[in-house]
Amino acid sequence: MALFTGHTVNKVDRKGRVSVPANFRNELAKLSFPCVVVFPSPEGLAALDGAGIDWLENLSTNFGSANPFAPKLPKSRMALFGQVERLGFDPEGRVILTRGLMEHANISDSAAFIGMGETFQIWQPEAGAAMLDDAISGASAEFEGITQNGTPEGNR
Amino acid sequence: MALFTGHTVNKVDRKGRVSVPANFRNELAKLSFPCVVVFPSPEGLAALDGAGIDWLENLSTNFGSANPFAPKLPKSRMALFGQVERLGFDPEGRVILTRGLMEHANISDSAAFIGMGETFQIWQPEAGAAMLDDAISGASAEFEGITQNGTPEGNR
DNA sequence: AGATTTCCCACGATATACCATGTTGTCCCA
DNA sequence: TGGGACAACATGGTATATCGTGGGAAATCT
Repeated sequence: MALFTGHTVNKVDRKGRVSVPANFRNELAKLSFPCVVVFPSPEGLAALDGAGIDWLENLSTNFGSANPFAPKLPKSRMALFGQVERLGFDPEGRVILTRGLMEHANISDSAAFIGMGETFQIWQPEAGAAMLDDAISGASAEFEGITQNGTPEGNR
Repeated sequence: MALFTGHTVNKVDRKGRVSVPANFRNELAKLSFPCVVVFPSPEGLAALDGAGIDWLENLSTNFGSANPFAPKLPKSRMALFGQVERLGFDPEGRVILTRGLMEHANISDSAAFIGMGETFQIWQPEAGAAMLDDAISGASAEFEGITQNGTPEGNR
C-alpha cells in the first residue's frame, strides 16, 4: 500500500508543471500504473486530494456498481468520478495541473503537497500551512476517547 | 515487534546526519522496510517520536478506509501524516534529520535517543536527560495500583 | 498554420553513496 | 585472567547521482 507522508512545497511553472515530491513519486511508482489521481476536495476545502491509481480502483469497487438498479450513492459517484483527473508524469517526474484544479485550490506559482497516509492533499502553500497548524492543534480533541496503540505515552 | 530500549547520545554533523544507535537499528532491520519514521511529539514536547515503518502502516490501517466523503479524523490524519518524515539509512546506518525536525527539538550538534518500547524519542541531550530523570521519579506514582514490573535494563 | 502538449536538454542545489579513520567492545588464546 | 587480535560502531570528508527547475525543440491536435 502506498503511504504518503511529509510536507513539501514545490513550484508551479508558467505551463502549470509541478514536480511531484520524490517520496510521493516513489510510492506511486510501486502501483500498477504510474500516474496521479487528483480531484477537488470532497470536504469542501480549497484543496485538492491526490492518490494513486490503485486507490481509485479500490474506491470504485467499494461503490458497488454491480447492480445498476440499486446504485449506491449515485450523486457521490458522479461528483467524485466526474471531477477526477488522471495526470501522467513527464520524463522529469512532473505533472500538469489543469486550470480547473488550480483555480479550485487558488494555486498559482507554487503548491504544497501534504501527506495524508493513503492519500495526500495539494494546497496553496499559505493555506496549506494554516490548515496543517489547525489540524495539529485540533487533532488531540478529535482523538479523545479513542486511543489506539502506537501513540507513545509520556505523562505530564 | 520492534522493542526500543536504552539511552544513547550521538553526534549530528553539519549535514544533519546522525548515527541511529546500533541496537535501534537492529530492531528496525527486522521490519518490512529499513527506515526510521520520525515526527514531532504529538504531546507538544520539544522532542521527536520515532518508530519503524510497521508501526506507521499499522496506524494507517487503524485510520480506516480513506473514503473521501466520510473521512475519519481528518485533522488527526493530516496532523500525523503531514508531519511524519520517513528517513532512509545511508550505508553507515545514519539518517538525515530535516531542518524542521531539528528545530522542533532544538537539536543542533547532538541528539539523544531514548527507548520507549514500541517507539523511541529523540531529544536535545540535556533536555532529554532532564525529561528522563523526571520520568523515572514520576513513573512509580504512575504505576501505583496497576501492575507488577518486568523490564530489566541492559545496554552498553 | 496556429496553438497546445510532450519531450529533451541544461543547470544549480541537495541528497546519497563511497571511503577513510578513530574508538569501543568482543572474542580468543596463551 | 590479562592481553591482543579482530569486528562493530560512530564520525568525518569527498565524489557521484538524484531532484527540482527552467527553457526550448519536436510532435500532436484541430
